[in-house]
Amino acid sequence: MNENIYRNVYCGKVNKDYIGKEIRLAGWVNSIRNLGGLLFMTLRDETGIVQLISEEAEKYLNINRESTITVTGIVNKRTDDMINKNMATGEIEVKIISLEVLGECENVLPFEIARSKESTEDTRLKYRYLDLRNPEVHENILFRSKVIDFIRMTMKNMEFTEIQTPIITATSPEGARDFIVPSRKFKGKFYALPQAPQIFKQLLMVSGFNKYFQIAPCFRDEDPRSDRLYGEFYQLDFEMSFATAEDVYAVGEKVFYDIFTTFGNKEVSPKPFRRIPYDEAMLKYGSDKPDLRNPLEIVDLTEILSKSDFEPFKNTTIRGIKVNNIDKSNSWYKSMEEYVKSIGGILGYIKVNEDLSFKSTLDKFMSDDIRNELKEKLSLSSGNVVFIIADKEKCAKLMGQLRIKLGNELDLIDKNKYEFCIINDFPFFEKDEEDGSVAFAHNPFSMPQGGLEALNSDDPFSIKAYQYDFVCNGFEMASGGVRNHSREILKKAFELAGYDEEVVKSKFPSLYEAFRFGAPPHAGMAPGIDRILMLLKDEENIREMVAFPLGANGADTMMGCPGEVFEKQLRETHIKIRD
RNA sequence: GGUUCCGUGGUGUAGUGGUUAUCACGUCUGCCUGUCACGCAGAAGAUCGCGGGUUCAACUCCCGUCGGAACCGCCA
Repeated sequence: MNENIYRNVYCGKVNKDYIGKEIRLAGWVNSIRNLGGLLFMTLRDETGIVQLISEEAEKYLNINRESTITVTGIVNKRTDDMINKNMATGEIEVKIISLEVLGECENVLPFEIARSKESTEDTRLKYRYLDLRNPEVHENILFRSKVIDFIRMTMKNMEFTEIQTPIITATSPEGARDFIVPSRKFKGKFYALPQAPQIFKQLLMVSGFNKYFQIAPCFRDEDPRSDRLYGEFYQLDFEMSFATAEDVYAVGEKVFYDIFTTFGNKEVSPKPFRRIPYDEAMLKYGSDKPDLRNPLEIVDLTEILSKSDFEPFKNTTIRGIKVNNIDKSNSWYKSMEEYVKSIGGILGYIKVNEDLSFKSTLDKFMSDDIRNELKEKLSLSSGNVVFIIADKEKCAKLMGQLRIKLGNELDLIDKNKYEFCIINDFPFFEKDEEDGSVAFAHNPFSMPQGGLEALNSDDPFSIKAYQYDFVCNGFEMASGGVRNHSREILKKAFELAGYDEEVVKSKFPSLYEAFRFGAPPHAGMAPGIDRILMLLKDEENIREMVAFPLGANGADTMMGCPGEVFEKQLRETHIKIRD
């Protein structure tokens, strides 16, 4: 370090080499132990903690914990019986020659620094700068910096060019709710913060940049979750020209594999990651972001069980999960029924007896044929339990939630693994929930598989998109696709979704224009950086990985935001607040 | 927008109708020269989120309200 008037060595770096030397330290007073005439103090900076000692305790009675000080002192070796093995600097201590308080700390802190994580998030975020003094909390932000350095290096080694795209830009008609910014110069018009640099990166491909990436802030005004930040978050956004989905997979696999093997402390699933088509994922896991650490798989039983006499099994979708052996009480089964009820389904189950007969309220509706077909389909053996849900509309999703619940309840998840997979072949269109019309399932910019020809086919809902997600342990880690770079196909796709050419022109003027002038085929994706960090650190709340996150309610009590603005600002931006 | 859970000294908590509202950490005072989660003795600090109701009596039960959190919706 460069020495200055405050310090010439960091607290955590004082070691035996300094014994006998006079040094200068600066930091926060971590603790004070006054034994009467003898006083111990520990001093903390980002590198660690070192113990100070003085035999003139009376000189330092007015110093409070968490004040900043600079200290000159002599490094003394501790005698063997005084060594603190729990401390990196435990073999030495610094005898104070002089001490100056630089920034006084008022007494009674909002919470104890070392135990800030026990406080409510509300209070922690209001005093986030104190929370961040907690070495445990602090470490996450240092870690974030290191991972982002590593990501940059990895991308640059693969010949990606880092390019910044605008933060003040246009609203996007599809997708999440925008944050909008009123224009002063153009009355009644608005900028918006980008939900993602999607259009810009595609335009960069048209510009001839071969491989682009960016650690990109993205802004979305959608309600948060514990794994989803409100307001702003960061993506490793990248795009490649003249590229296929496999080219993107290879980059994604390298990035994820290298990050998680370098910074994670768990076994990472080997490359190449498993590819699972969307339809298969929805059937087997009831989710497009399956947790593959969970060994349970969903099996479709519609064909077999619809033959039973049970009225609710008629004309519906029926699926089951087989579990090997469960040692649970009746009240546990009851609680599982309650759980399924709470998510909007009805749970049935079959216990397989030793003689392979069934113990189930459903048994009386079954013929021997049905029983045998079930035994064969599920390879049933003594002690198995089959959980069954029938639901015409949302069987897959309900089973997916049940699969997760069972995995947790029965402790089937191997917590020491990162299980990656790639979900691909997402449907291009889906039925609009309200009117059943054709709507884009994911991203109107992705290329339909089969191109123009497929779009001309009879059943738009059968068309798959070159659209894929990277998934790890049940979290969506990245989303991407091969983009549509053809005006004709774009026009046709929007036409099927009920928009004519004028709409495309007005909604996406830049791309629509740009694609007239020779666009390269291109593909890319965008891993979520905050979520990567959250998994690496095993944090349950993604806000732990951000220095100054907005709270879960979208407000920042530390900054007083959102807040009111001056009347002048409203006037200049032509805004009138409605009652 | 919906569902569920939670609001008690600075912080974290105990408290299922009658308590001097519990305990720990922190704060303050005194004692203490080898502590390192220092120790010992003492003290201060709480309109139990807010409003209403039930009751002889409410931190406790009911209604409302405000605030917080998780989940669902939403997140192309």
